[in-house]
Amino acid sequence: MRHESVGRPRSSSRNTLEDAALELFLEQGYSSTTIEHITRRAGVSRNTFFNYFEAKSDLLWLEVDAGIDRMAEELDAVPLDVSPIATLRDVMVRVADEVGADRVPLALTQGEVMRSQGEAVTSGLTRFARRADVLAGFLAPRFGTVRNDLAILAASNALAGAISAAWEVWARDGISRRPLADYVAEAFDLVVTGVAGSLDRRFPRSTHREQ
Amino acid sequence: MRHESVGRPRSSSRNTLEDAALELFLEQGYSSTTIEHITRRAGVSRNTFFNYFEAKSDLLWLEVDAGIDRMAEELDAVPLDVSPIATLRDVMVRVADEVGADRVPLALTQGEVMRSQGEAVTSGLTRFARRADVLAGFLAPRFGTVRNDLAILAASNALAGAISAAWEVWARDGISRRPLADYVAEAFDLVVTGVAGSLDRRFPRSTHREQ
DNA sequence: TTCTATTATTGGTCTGAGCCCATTATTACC
DNA sequence: GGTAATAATGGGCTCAGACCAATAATAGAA
Repeated sequence: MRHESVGRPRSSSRNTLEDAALELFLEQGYSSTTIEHITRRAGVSRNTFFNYFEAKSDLLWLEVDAGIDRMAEELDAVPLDVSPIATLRDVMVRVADEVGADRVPLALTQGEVMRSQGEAVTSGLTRFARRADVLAGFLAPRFGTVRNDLAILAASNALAGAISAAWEVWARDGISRRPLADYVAEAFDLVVTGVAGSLDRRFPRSTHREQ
Repeated sequence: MRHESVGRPRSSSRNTLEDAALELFLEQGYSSTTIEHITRRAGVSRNTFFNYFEAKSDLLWLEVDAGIDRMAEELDAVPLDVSPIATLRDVMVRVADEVGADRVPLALTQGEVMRSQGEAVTSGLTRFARRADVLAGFLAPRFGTVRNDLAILAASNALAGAISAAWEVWARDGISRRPLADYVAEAFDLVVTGVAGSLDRRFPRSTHREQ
């Protein structure tokens, strides 16, 4: 279990900025914290912020971003001739397994952020897009096609969506939550084996079948 | 085939703005067109823009937004006791069928926008989120659960992702594209019947099976 | 037609994100 | 100690998006 970018001082400024931002977001909320506030507390200049982050909202998704990076690395190392779907599941569960119970993205805990429906949602979806992109890059060659193929794109988007749902529900389940890997596995399997069957199996006595 | 909000003058200002924006985007690209440019050409004040749109990027997704609105309406009218997945498919295909071959969202045709990876992506994903939300609201009660359930969220996200893929590939296929409904049906079925089986069926001699 | 209530449009102003570029510090390496 | 690469900064700029109060326009009742 290698923690790629955890513990190691990627950069002192970067960590300082993350810490300052965390404090400020908790103190006064996300939207009323400006980048200048953050850099001032971190003791650096405003411009330095943009040496480490592309956007303020990056700070809300540090854990997710790290997870996607890890996923991309692991997938890169997978040989071409193994079963892609099974491998994908392994990798996703393994990466999720490295995420500690306390490493919840701020975006999913800060009530204000979640309710605002604005920047948080869109910034979160940026992660979805990146994940989908990584998945398409992994799947396409393994099914002997290109990443623009409808089937590949649909599958990648669907899987990325499922993983997003896993993170979201995991975060919302609060302190009593099970490990993220459980949620990821469940969501992944649902999409891989088919939404129709999965839902029917999971909710066998649902309304539409009783009529 | 009712075109909900086409042809009827929703508002003259609104249509004028849409037209002006289309012209300007084609002339000088999206990012170098400011809201002020648009309103000036439309002959209204800058503030009027925000009476009709929440963001500049709304103009890139008019057709998709209309499609989601239609979908939401249709789903609202569906009784609780019919098969939800089959109904969903019907509705999605029907709504897609109303989209003319020329009604491609600007976001998906403007090369500049697609390549920028910035605002366009995130604004597109806002649509994804709305669609997923509508789907969750439809599915949850029909499977006797709440919209926060992992299975419901994962399924909704997965389906929304598949539909996004369908729009994207449809747009990219250019003038020779088949009707959007074809793409939607294919992507939808892929997720409903399962990614694993669908990909294997579609790419039967793929690399990992030859080894 | 005139008055009125509602809705659309506008002017003015403000914050803050994100970008750019040139300059200065810092660090690492020889 | 000197040099080259990298990190940090200063300063300035554009523009989206928000807010609010004021003014038109319009529809509807009388």
